[in-house]
Amino acid sequence: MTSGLPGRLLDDIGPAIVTGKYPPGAVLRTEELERAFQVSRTVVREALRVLEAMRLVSSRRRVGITVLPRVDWNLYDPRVIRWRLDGSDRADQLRSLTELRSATEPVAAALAAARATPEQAGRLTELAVQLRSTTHDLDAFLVHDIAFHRLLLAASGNDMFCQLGDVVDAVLTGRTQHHLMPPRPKTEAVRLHVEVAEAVAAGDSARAEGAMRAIVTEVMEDLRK
Amino acid sequence: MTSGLPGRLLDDIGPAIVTGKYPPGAVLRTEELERAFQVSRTVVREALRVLEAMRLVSSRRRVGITVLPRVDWNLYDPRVIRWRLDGSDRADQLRSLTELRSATEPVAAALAAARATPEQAGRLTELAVQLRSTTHDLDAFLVHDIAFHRLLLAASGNDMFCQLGDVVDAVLTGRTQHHLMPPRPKTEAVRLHVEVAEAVAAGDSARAEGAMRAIVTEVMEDLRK
DNA sequence: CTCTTGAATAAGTACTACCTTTGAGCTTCA
DNA sequence: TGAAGCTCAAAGGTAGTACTTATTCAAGAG
Repeated sequence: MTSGLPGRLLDDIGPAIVTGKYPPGAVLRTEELERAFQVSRTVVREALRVLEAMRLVSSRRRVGITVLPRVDWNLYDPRVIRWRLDGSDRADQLRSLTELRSATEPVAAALAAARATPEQAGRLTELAVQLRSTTHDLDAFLVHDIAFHRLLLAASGNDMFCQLGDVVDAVLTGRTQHHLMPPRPKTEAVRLHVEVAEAVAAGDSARAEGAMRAIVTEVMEDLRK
Repeated sequence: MTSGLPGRLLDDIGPAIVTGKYPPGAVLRTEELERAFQVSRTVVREALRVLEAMRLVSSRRRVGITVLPRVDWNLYDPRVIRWRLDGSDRADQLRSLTELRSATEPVAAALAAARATPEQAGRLTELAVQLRSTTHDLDAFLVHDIAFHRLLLAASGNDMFCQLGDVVDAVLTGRTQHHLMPPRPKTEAVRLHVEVAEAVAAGDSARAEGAMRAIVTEVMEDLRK
């Protein structure tokens, strides 16, 4: 995937840390990594600097590179999210992210109702309609579902919400891949998406928030099983 | 603050990008930076790799280092948050973060009611009481307020919420520093904090969520003025 | 026997010089 | 005109060297 050497190193070490192969407190040394991966010091250090930026490790003189405990990690870094989802605590991670979704999306919907441009509102309605017409094809459904939620977050006019689009993408993709979805999307869920779109178009914050809250509580209940 | 040279470079370039001094599309070249900051290439490249990890820039051969548009930035990186708050769009950023809080904290409170350990619940109550007894001293109040919200997020048992403690910290600190707080905390707000703590201790998710929602809607309204 | 001092040393930090690779843009030629 | 190929600037990567600091541990003082 990543082209450069530091990137490749990162893709080796990062997941190893996140999955606990290098547990917190473990110490790496640049020289070891140089030999282990047959790369020069420059490459090792550049990779390390990135891991440090993600707060996965901390580098100290005379000690080495120490793996930090999980509480320090930048859990919102897209790569960390990906690595955790690919790793062993996938289920746990999916739960965390779903809870995050369930908190943010209703509020984002309310804001979108107040701030969405007519174009955004129109496109949102289109996507909701497409959702309804692709309940038979899970893959196509997923694409539209992701587009719908991404657009909604963008329409909220809040940078921070907008960025969570990747999280939603990961969650939706993840739960379809691991068959945590019902084989056919529930008609009630689809109806609620349409309602969200309508409410946003009508500028009705309360209704948009309510409908979205209904969607995410349903998702949360599905997950509990 | 930061000790190493790459770190210092970062603290120069990062804020410059975030505040728009280097606008999206602008091109930096390693050699220029070397000369401008009187450091070696190694240092420049390490700093650049970190900026790249934050998705503030993208480095391409034969082109140089291009500043990316804001939509690409990792807005959840603590440093990016700090730089934006120190920069020109402080007010805008504070609004975004407050909206994020208003979305997450009520849900975190509900989860905390279900998952908090007795110790956490006890400590939460303590902090609420301390809040009540320090309404006369804004600084002391701030310290307890931050501790209260951080603990609540931690007690939610969700990594992603827990990490937002820094955001809450930044928001609360920011609004006191910029005098967006009433000179004396409202007694109603304090009462609600106590109610949240009680509800968490009692395991009453709905009440905890409701009380927290009341707190954040109040905050949002204060901000609108 | 404890506490301070200071030397040894290990590991990250930083600089330099040199080579390789890639891709944007120009040139050439069918 | 447009596709193939050339050029060269800028990033990518390697190797070697020197520096800086924490840690560690032992010697000496109180």
